Order: sequence, then C-alpha cells, then structure tokens
Amino acid sequence: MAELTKDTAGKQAFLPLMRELVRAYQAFSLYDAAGYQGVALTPAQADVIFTLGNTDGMSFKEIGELTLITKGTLTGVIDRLEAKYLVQRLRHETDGRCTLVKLTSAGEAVFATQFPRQISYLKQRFDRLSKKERKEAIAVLKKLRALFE
Amino acid sequence: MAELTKDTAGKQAFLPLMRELVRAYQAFSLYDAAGYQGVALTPAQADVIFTLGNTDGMSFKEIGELTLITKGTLTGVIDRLEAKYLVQRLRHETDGRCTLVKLTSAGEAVFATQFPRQISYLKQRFDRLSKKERKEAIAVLKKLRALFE
DNA sequence: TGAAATTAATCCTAATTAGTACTAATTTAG
DNA sequence: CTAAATTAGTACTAATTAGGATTAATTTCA
Repeated sequence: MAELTKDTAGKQAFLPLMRELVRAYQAFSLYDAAGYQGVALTPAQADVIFTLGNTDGMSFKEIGELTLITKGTLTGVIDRLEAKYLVQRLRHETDGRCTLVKLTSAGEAVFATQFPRQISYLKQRFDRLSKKERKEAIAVLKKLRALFE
Repeated sequence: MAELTKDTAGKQAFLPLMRELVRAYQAFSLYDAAGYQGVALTPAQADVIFTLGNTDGMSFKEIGELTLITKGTLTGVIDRLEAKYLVQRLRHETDGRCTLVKLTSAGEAVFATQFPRQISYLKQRFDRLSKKERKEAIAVLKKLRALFE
C-alpha cells in the first residue's frame, strides 16, 4: 500500500468500523449517564460507590485500577464524595503510603438503593439481546480490545 | 425476574458484555490519544481539524454534529485552535446567527501532514482484522448501538 | 545499615465535558 | 407586519480528565 495522503486517508476500509465503535460506546455512555438524572451522583462518583459496595474498602490504587480513573482525578472524586459524607478516608493498617477509602453508612445506603436501580435500568436494554448475541458481542469486543493492547 | 438487590445486581448476565464494551472503547481511545503525543493537538482539537479538512468551512452546529462535541465545549476548542492560528471564525454570508469556521493555511498544512499520519497509525492495528471480521464487528456494534437509541 | 529506587497520594495546570443562562439574529404565525 | 418561538453561539459553573511535579512512606540492594 502506498503512503497515505490527505485525499486517500479518509477512504480507508477500517474507518466505518472505527466510527461504529465510537458511536456504540457513546450511545451506551449517554444512556448510562441519563440513569443518574435526579440522583446526586455523577457517573464517576457512582462508579466509585458501586466499586466500593460490598467490600471493606480499597486503596486509591485499587479503585483506580477497577474504575480506570487516574490518580489525579480520583483525588477530586473522593474529595467530593467525602464532602457528601458518602465515603471516608482511613489510614491503612500496615502501609503508611496507602489511604483506605470506605463507604460510610450513608454511602452503604446509597449503594443499596442506587446500584440495583442502575443495574435494572441498564438491564432493560442489554436484555434485548439473546444469550447467543451477548456471547458473540463479547467475542468481537475482546478481539477489538486486543488490537490496541 | 424478582426485584434486584445490592447482592443480586452484580450478578446479572449482561455485565460482562457491558464491561467489554467499555474496555474495548477505552483501549481504542488510549491508543488513538497516544498517536497525538508530540503533536501540539489534543484529540478534540485534532477531531475538529480533521473534520474541517477538505471542506470550505462549517458552522459550529455542523462541526458539533459530526464530532459529537457539544456547543459549549466547542466554543473553547475553537478558541484554542484560533489562538494557534489553525482556524478562523468568519461571518456567515446569509445567516447572521452562524459563524463559519475554516482552516487557515497553517491549519490546512497541519491537516495535510497529521491526518494521513494518524490514519496510518490507526490502520496498523485495525488492519489486523480481516474484511470478514470487520464486517462482523460492524454488525455487532450496530446492534449494540441500537440498544440505546 | 543507608542510599537509591519505587510506590501512593496530593497538588497543580490545561483541556474537555455537560448543562444552564444569556444575547443576538432569524423564522414562524397570527 | 409584528410578537413569539426558534436557532446559533458565548459565558459561566462544576466536574472530570491526563499528565507532571511534589511529598511521604516503603522497599530494594549494595
């Protein structure tokens, strides 16, 4: 294949696939975010609450790995959750570098009501796919993800 | 199906699919963003430059529809591109409410070099899929997108 | 042991994002 | 024709994002 130019670059065969990936994710993301309308949680905050639910707390590092929120951002997200008394920072028992983040009882209560609520909301749409379709979609998405790792 | 609780919600069969969708998009997005390292363009700025390339300019509204950047954000993105002398705001001929955004000659030059560069960079990975795999992936992504519209 | 390297979190900056309110221009209707 | 509704863009706020510098604590290893 010859070098691409500004005129040929836009005609590459992979571009429709790339656009569909972006559109599919964005459609999902908008739907998900709409589920938090009227709840006093942003998607990032809900992600943290849902990650901490049913656990005894996690370090920033662990939360970051599970939610894919980077450290600098996470400090701010936890700050705002702490200001709402939904999580608390605790000293780590053995490693003084770590901070343990844990749901407060108010945070547990929010988790207990909002987590099932959001999952039900998402389930409405995802359950329109058959088991076979879900499996096929997972296989395709894994293949796509593997392209970039 | 009974009401979900905080204990059953996390066990829904659709969740692995949802996670794969998020991970696949994020892997792509990180790879794409890495392609702009060392170029003085952010992904959003590049998106606008690439959208305006090979055109005679577009209104904010048109750019927003194509890039999915909302109007409030777009004002800032265009501000920064204008500060770099890569685009210019022009008065719309017939509709005084519109502003026409157009690449400057510097902007055209950036488009002519960076657009093929980024497309080649993305193509390296996407071309690891066969034509058949791409078609299958598009079909799956369209089905996913349709769930949320 | 003690210096060097690593790790965890915070602080800071610049940019993007959504959303609301606002101004100006245009279009629509009565 | 004129008042009302719509449309386009800007201004502003709060939150998220990445990335780099910094500080404190821990681990490694010579």
